[in-house]
Parts: sequence; structure tokens; C-alpha cells
Amino acid sequence: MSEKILVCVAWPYANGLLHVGHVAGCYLPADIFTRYQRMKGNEVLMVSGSDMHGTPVTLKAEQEGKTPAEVAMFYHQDFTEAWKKLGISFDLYTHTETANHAQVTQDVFKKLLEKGYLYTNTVLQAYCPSCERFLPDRYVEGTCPFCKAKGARGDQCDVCGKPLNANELIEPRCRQCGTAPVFKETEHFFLKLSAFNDQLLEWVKDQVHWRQNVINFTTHYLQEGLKDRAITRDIEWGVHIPVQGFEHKRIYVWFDAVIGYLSASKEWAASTGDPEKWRAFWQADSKSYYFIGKDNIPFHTIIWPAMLMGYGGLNLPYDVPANEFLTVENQKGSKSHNWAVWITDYLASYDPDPLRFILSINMPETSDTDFSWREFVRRNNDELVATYGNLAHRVLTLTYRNFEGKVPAPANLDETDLLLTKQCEEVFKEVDECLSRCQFKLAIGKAMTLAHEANRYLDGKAPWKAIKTDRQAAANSLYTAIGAISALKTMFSPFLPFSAQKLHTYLGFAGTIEDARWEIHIPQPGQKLEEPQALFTKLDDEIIEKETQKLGH
RNA sequence: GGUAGCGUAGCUCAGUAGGUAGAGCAGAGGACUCAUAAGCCUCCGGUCGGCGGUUCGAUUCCACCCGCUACCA
Repeated sequence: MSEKILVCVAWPYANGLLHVGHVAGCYLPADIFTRYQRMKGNEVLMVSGSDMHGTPVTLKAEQEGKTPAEVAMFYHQDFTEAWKKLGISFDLYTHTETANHAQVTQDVFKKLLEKGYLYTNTVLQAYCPSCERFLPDRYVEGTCPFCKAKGARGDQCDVCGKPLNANELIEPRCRQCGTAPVFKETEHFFLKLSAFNDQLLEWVKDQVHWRQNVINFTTHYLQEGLKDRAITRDIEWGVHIPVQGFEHKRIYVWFDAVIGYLSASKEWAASTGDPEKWRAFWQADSKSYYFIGKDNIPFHTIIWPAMLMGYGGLNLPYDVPANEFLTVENQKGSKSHNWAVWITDYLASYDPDPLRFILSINMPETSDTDFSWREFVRRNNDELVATYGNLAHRVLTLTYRNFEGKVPAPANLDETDLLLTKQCEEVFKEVDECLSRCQFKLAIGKAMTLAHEANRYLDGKAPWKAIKTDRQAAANSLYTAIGAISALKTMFSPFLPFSAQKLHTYLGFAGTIEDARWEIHIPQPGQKLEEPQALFTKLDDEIIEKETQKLGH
């Protein structure tokens, strides 16, 4: 029975490069899940896009003497390229600067306004008389009222970590021109989050399948009581407000970013020639999954559900499998200190599957985990190459040379042979269950254990020895081992799509592994094999030193 | 300051409805040779952050403390 599954993935902010933390946090788990569901025969729509609006993009543009659109588009193209190379298989990867997105955002805005969930209020905002514009909090700098550090920003002091309001700063200055700002009244729209508090609490209570950290976090937040939040700003970059008198203001980035999931779905539908097709994924019994990092939990379990409740007629999130953070060499990542492994850099030197592997088997699902180059090389060489890749290679080369490049015919399989086949079926079922529950680390770990099991089986059977005395015995064990690596190739395929496709081909199957579906394909006796090659290559220890040195400079 | 999570072998991580714990790597040894000197077997290795409490018994429950992380003010 085919299900409809909507996979929504966090929208990366288009003001900086992607790093391994982004990939481990949401793009990889979302892609694994999506590939798995597609192979199961379910109808999946996987969408995301670049978040182009907001102050950080504007700030970056001014620093570089470019327009915000130019800056955002540069990163958008970089991201798009990265997804392709990494094999993150979006059905649509768009961005928030499309006419469609503006239209959908304004539709949501108007509907919420009509239903009384938006209202205007006047707030005090910093205004720079020299630049002649309102300043977002982070454009204002001054002395921190708490720790007296100089250079504190209007949203937060980096020295003592305290969040601030711009008007609390001592001797505030415009970050651009140094002029002292004045504080003026300005009118903005607010989302009446407080109206949804009880409804949300009630809803969250039923989400027993959510990860514990997501439930805890959300419940705690709701118990403290929601405050209404301003959803517009005095800026020139973003989605226009569909109300007269607000021509010089824009919808604030966090409000339009989450709407991206809906606008992207509509854009995708239009591109298929059936503009109403998005409904299948947003209404009726479709399930929606939101893959995000833990810093984004409240937006997806509180604010976006509240907006959807207010809008009406669309499904609330079914699951929000938020991951924790990935540290690099035991330190928290930092853009400004260049403490990160940049995806573009990585892809210039290495294949995607080894990265997908280490990030899967060490995924920060329940707590923060660490990425280190030593671990990367070690896991590539000892696990990917030696355990799984080598297993496939030894089985295939042995068969290719001794059985005319064809799958040998079994006869009178013994208990050990049948046991391995049975183990494959059992592990396959377990991996299937783990994946359906978004337990990715556990799933790939089980597949690796099966690869060990198959190696053990092969050593016990020693077909390289048997071939000299009992050709049928060798045929039996190689036939069985081929079945095992074929099962492994399917289990690994959501994680390691590139090498799985290679193995699929070496085993003599035509077409793509995706089309071959989520099942164990036992090659038929006599099936012609392709000449096998290594699935993965060993990495030299030297790269540990080389790559580690790039950090922090 | 408040709230939550985490702190398990040298390293990276699992786990325990409460009965002193595991996997990989690293270290030591062995048999084998099909394979990218890969794979397989054996051994070594932890008073499960600290101090108490509940219990016949706690690493697992509770209180407090220390350290780290996140969120909130």
C-alpha cells in the first residue's frame, strides 16, 4: 500500500557556506529517510530551499558591496551544487526569493489577518538619522550594560552571552556609520501565538512517537507560556507586507522561512503540470516529517504548527526528528574562527559516500557527537573499505575468476549457508524497522554487523580452498555470499547511494538500485557479473594532519 | 540565575523495565591467504563524573555537588 510522505528539511541560511554539521544535522537524515521511503514504493515529496531574507544577508551584502540578492544567489548556487554532489535527493530545492514564495507567504499572512491572529502594535526601534533608516538590533553596537564590554551587539553581548535590547546598550552606535541612533516608534504586525498555547499543548501531548528531547523541549516552552511575536521589520529586503501603509517594511525572515515548505510544495506541483498536486501531501492522510537541527525545534513544533492551526485545512507535522550538534575535533563549530569542515572543500578532495558513512554511523541523533579527521580516515579504511568494500570485492573477484563471471548454481545448501541467508533476512527486517522510525545510526550499525557476519562465514567456508577439491561447495558458499552482499547493497543504499549503485551493477543487475525497490534481490544462477572493482579507496593517514591544520586559520 | 540534556574501557559511541556492563578502534598473541597486508579467532582493558539515600542489591530510581552543552531570563 503506497503512502504519501512529505519530507521537509530546514532551509539553510544563504549568508555562509555549508559545513558537515548542517549535513549531519538534517540533510543527510532527511535524504536517507527519503531514499528509503521511495524504495519502499511510497510517494515522497522532499523539499527545501535557501533562506535568502533577513538581516545577516543584508549585512554581508553591505560588507561586500553587493546587493542582498547577489549574495544570497551566490550561496544558493553553491548549496544546490553541494546537494547534487552529496546525493541529497530533493524533489525540489528552491529559495525564498521567488514570486511564488512571496505569493504563498502573503496568502498565509492575509488569512491569519482575516482570522484575527495578526494585529498591529507600536514598538520602540533604533533609527539612524545619518543612514536614514531603522536599525535591526544587530546593527546597533555599544557597551554591554551587564559586563561593560565594548562592542556588544543590540541583540546579544558576545562577551557575557546575555541577550539584549538595543535600547539597553550604553552609548549605542550605528554599526554602519558610527552615529548615535535615536529610538523612534514604529508599527509592526504581531502573531498572536498566545492564542494557540492550550491547543498546542493538547496536540503535543498526543505526539508520543516524537524523540524525547523534542517532546521535553517543546513541552517546557509551552508551559512557560507563549508570547506574541513581531513578524515584520523595518527593512527593505524580504517579502512585502500585503497591507497598505506598510510599503517600506517587510515580513520578518522567520515567519516566511517556515512557509517555504508550503510554497516549495506548490512550486513543485506547478512544475509537474498539476498545480493542485501539493494537496496530496498537505491534506488527507499524508504524513509530514520535518528534519531540522535542535536549534530549530520551537519553530517547527510551536510556531509553524500555530501558523498552520490558524490557517486551517493543512496537516500539522507528523514528526520532527531534530538532531543534536556535531562538534569538530571536540570543539563547537564556528564560522568566524573557521572551525568547520566546509562541504565544498570536502567534495573537492573526497567522495561523498565516506562522509555520508561517518555522519550516519556517528549521527548526533540523541546527543552531540564529534567529527574528527582521524576518525574519518579510520572509519573509511577499517570499516568502509576493509569490512564492507572488501567483502564485496573478495566475493566478486573470487566468483568472477572461478565461475566464468557468472553467479554459480547452488546445490544442496548446508545449514551454515541457510543460516547466513536467514540472518540477511532478519537484519533486513530490523534495518527496515529502524529506518521507518528514523533510527539511522542503529540501522547502519546493524548492516555493518551483518557485513562482519558475512566475512566470518566466508572465512569459515574458505571457498578459495574448496575450489580446488570440491567445486560445488565453493559454488554454494559464493552463491550464498553473493546473496549476502546483494542484501547489504540494498540496506546500505539509502546511506551510501553511489557505491550501492556500483555494487548493484557489478552484481549484474540492470537499471538503478532505486528502481529495484527495497527488497533483497538474490542474483539468479548464471546471471552475468560485471568485472568487479573496489567500491571504496583507502585514504592516507597524511590527510589527517593536512586537514586538521586547516582548522582555525 | 532558571530549566533540560549529557558525563560508561586509552579513543568514538551503545546499553541497563535495578541483579557490578557492550561494540568498533587502539594494544598483545594466533591460524589462514580469496581480497584494497583486507578478513577471521583469542586475550588485555571499565569500582558506568563525585558524595549520600531508597532497596536484599544501583551504573540504572531519588537528593545534593562538580564538569560540559543547549534553551530561557
